[in-house]
Formats: sequence, structure tokens, C-alpha cells
Amino acid sequence: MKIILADDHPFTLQGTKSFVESFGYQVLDICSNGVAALNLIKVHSPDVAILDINMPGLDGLDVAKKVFENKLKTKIILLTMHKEMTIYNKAKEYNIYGYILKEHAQNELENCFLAIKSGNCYCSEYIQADLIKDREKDLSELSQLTFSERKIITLIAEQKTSKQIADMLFLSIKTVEGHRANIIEKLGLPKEKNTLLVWAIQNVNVP
Amino acid sequence: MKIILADDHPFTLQGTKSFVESFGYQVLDICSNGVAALNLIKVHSPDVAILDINMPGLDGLDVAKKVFENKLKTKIILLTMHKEMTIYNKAKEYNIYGYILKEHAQNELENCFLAIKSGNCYCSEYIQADLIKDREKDLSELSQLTFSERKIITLIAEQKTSKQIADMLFLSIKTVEGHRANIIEKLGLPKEKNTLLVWAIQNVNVP
DNA sequence: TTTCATATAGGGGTTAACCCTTGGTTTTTA
DNA sequence: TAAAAACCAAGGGTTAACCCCTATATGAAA
Repeated sequence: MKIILADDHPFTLQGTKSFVESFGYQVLDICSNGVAALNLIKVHSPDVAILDINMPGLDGLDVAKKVFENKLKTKIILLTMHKEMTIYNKAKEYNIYGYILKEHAQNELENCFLAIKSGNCYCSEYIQADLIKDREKDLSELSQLTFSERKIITLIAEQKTSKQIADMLFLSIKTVEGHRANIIEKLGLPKEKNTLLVWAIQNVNVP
Repeated sequence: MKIILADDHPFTLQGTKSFVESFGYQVLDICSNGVAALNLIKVHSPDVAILDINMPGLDGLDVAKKVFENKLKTKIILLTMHKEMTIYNKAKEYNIYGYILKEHAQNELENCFLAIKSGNCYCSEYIQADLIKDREKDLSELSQLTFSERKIITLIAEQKTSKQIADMLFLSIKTVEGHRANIIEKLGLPKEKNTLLVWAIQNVNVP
């Protein structure tokens, strides 16, 4: 299995190379930017290209796109620092074979290689865990709330206080507080001070 | 010359090790976080510690501060991804011997070692070149905050309470509350209950 | 028919985030 | 050298969000 690497940080590039070679694979060539990576892919036709996402000029995702559009057979593995869902979604379009977080690289890279050798894709389990969480959140967490509860959490996301919500909906503050308690209970939120406000801001899209 | 390394990304850690060893220096030990780094420094008393700035828990700068305060003789080299002037300025206080951008690591690390061996400090020329340029610009909301204030608002964005922040930074709650008040003042936030929390969640990207 | 979920509402308590004011120390800057 | 930031710290106060428990009315499901 022939492999090329691209990363703009020499240390990381060297480290990735060491790891890949320690797994017994051959690193054909390395480079430090997206344009060079694309050239290496065209020249060498490697089996796998491991690309950093953040590079000057063409980034890893751009290269993946080009490879996909030109129907090159090189399989792309992307390395990233943070869990970025938008990138993951784009990655799916470009038929990317692996998506790995640098923080957990040592554990994940070998599994990724094994998956690729048997023709499968590999996605960081840390990312997958978040993906599933996001799904459930959108599909069930919000919809398991009653109509009143959803109305209230929308207003909470708009930073309305219980008093303001009570006035707007012609209810007692105590009723609103009761709904808040039920929402927290249903969503299984941690018992912290502004647990509902934080959840609402992060999970309810305000129009 | 005995050296220890700290970086939370396995690839980078391994790569740094390879580079350092390729220059003929001995890497005594490596670790992946600031607390471990501080322990290694206390145990081994290495000549040089090369620390990543971004690490969970104690970051590279925190470790440098501790080393400086405890009058340990280990010389600190900081690695960073971006040119952060505020960090550079702090670094000067803590008597840091080297300050290197990961992007240009290969060219700069060896020069840095040479400087240290002859008792001098070394600062990335890329950083020096931009020192003057970046002085007056970038008056974004976040950058008008002081170093302490930015540290605190980052923790607020992570939903830490003032008590927790105080414990983490070894401060009094009242001090943290004072900083909160100053941040609210500087940013001109509305006088509402969780005004800072809301702003932090929406405007501070937590790593 | 009874249980359940929902919506409503109250009493009473704790806590964290904000408000105001006042200090002292250090560092930077004018 | 004096003024201005920044930092650290404290006392004392208000309030909103949470905690606990209770209670009533309603309609739907078991």
C-alpha cells in the first residue's frame, strides 16, 4: 500500500510519517501544501493520501474534492483538530475514506488502515458519537416535549426570563417554572445553574 | 543537553521528537499535557522543555509561569500555531528562551537550540517581523479584553461558574467577579441576568 | 374505572450571577 | 515622576433559575 502525506506543520508531518511507518506501511512522498499534494497524487497514484484539513492555499477538503471530481482512485484520509460536522458532511460527498481527529490519532489511524484495506470507510468514533447524538437531539429530544414546553423553550432560547414568558403566555410564573422543571427532567440535563438556557441557546434555532 | 516534550497531539509529539533527535539531542521523556510536563520538569530537571501552547488543563504558558515562579532552571521553548502577540508579551515575563511557530519549525528549532546553548533567547523571526504590524490593528471585541479577561470568558463559555474559574486559576471568587464586571463594561453588554454567559456561548469558540 | 400525562398554580429554599462600592499592588505609559 | 491601567480582593445587596413538595382540573389510555 503506497501512501503520501500532506501537512503544513513539519513536526506533525514528520510525526504522521513515523506513525504510518511504525504500522508497517510505506510512505512514498510527503509535502506541505494542498497543491503539492494534488501533484503527488497525480504523479504517483498512491493508494492512500493522508491530508491535513488546515493548509494554506488548497486545503485537505479542496484536494479531496479535486480527487473526487477527477475520478482518481487514491483514497483520502483527512486529519483535523476539531470536530467539525460541516466538514464531515462535505466529506461524505467526496467519498472520503477516513476522517480522524488528531487528538486520538494513534488509536484511530491503524483501525482506519484496516478498514480501508478491507474496502470500508472509517470515521473517528468520537465524531460518530457526536453525529448520533446530534441526530437524536433533532429528531427526538425536541419532539418529545409537549407543545407548551416547546413554546417555552423557544422563548428561553431568546433569553426571556420566566417572568417575561409568564406575561407573554398569560400564565403564572410558577407554571412556567413547572414547565421548566419538566423540560429539564425530560431532556436529562445536568443540575446546574443555567442548564436550560445553555441547552436552549445551543440546540434551539431562534427565527 | 537533556530535553522533555509536551504536546497533546500524538503526531506532533512524535514529529517533534524525531526532529529534536535528528539534531543530535537526547529526548529524556515526553507527555501529553501541562500537569505531566510540570511533573517531568520537577523530576528530571531537564535543560530544556519544549511545550505546546494549546493543551488541556495547564497550557504551555501556565507551565512556563510555574517554572518561572518556582525558579526552576529548565529553559522553556513554546510552540504555537498562530502568531499571538499577547502570548509573546507574557512569554517575555516568564523568561522564556524560545518561541517558535509550528509552521516554520524545521528552520527555527535548530537556530533556537544554538541560541540557547550560547545562553541567548530565540524568537521566531516571523513573529518579530509582525510585532510592529499587529500593534494597532485588530480591535475586535475579544481583543480589547486583557489576557486575564480572555481566559475567564473562555471558561465562562465552557459553562464554568465563577467559583470553578476561581479554583482553576487560583484566584478569589471576588476577583473573578471583578473581571466579569469589567468584561461586561468593556463589551457594553445589556444589564441582564446571564448576559455574559449568553455572549460567551455565542461569540467565544471553545476548543 | 383507574391510571397517566398535561397544564395549571403555590409555598419555601439555595445559589450563582449580577449590581454597587471600596481598597491595595504592580506595571505601563504619558 | 505622576497618572492610568490592570490585577487582585472584599462586603453587602438583588434577583432569576433552579431545587423540593404539594395540589387541582382535564382528557386520554389502560
